[in-house]
Amino acid sequence: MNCCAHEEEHCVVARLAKENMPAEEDVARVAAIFKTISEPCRLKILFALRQGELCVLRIVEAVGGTQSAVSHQLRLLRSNGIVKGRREGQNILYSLADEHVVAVLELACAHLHCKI
Amino acid sequence: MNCCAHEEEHCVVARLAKENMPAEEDVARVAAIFKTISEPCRLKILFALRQGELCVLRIVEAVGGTQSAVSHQLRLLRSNGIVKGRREGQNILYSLADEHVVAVLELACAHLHCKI
DNA sequence: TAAATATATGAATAACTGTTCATATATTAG
DNA sequence: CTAATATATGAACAGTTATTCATATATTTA
Repeated sequence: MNCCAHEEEHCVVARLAKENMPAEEDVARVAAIFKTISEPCRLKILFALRQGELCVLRIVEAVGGTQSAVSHQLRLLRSNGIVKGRREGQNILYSLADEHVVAVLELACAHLHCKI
Repeated sequence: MNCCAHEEEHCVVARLAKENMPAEEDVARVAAIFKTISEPCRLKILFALRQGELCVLRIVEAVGGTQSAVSHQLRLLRSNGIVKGRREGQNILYSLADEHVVAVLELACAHLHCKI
């Protein structure tokens, strides 16, 4: 009949899993965050911005690739609220949107047992 | 000549960004982690497993979708070290690989100002 | 051993994503 | 105003990925 008929605890866990499943919309928002920070080029941008504000050309120097590619990635990072930018003269200075960004990176590194 | 000739601090940041850029391989590993947890179906699996160990059919009930699709996603989660599974009779009981997983989810939610 | 249950997987297709190229916009300098 | 510099963006192509369908494997029960 069911896969844990004799395992009371599993049934409780299964019930809780269903009851506490976040709304589809919230799942999508969280997924979008992780998707945004899951591409190597975008991750490198975040690692660069750990050091502070940088204009686009400096970011290009730090992460490699073309100006166009980096600019496309910056747009994604910005529209997903991971980084923010402010204009200063000819430059747009980018920085991390909030302290959670670095914290998430550090947790991922801890999970991988790598020091970054 | 360069975009921040008169902004000493930006030059320092730019230098640090280059010096402290993680190795390509480490960036790829971190990216793989985030990519793995960036799909709605896989995220739902993680939210379900917050409650404890669950067999595949229970996970399917909690997250929706077909058994096949969930099984494919579980394989990705497992091969990327996000969840682990142990056989108990006919069932494979899945659970989160370590405490970092929940911590990362909670940070993402904090970033989004949503309580999950 | 045969049937039932639980889980996994290969192949194929459809959808998505990153990069490139060309070009556009915005700001400053001359 | 014109040229130079910095940044952004649309379109197209190539590569990747999630889902479905059919089927395979593993375990337990009869």
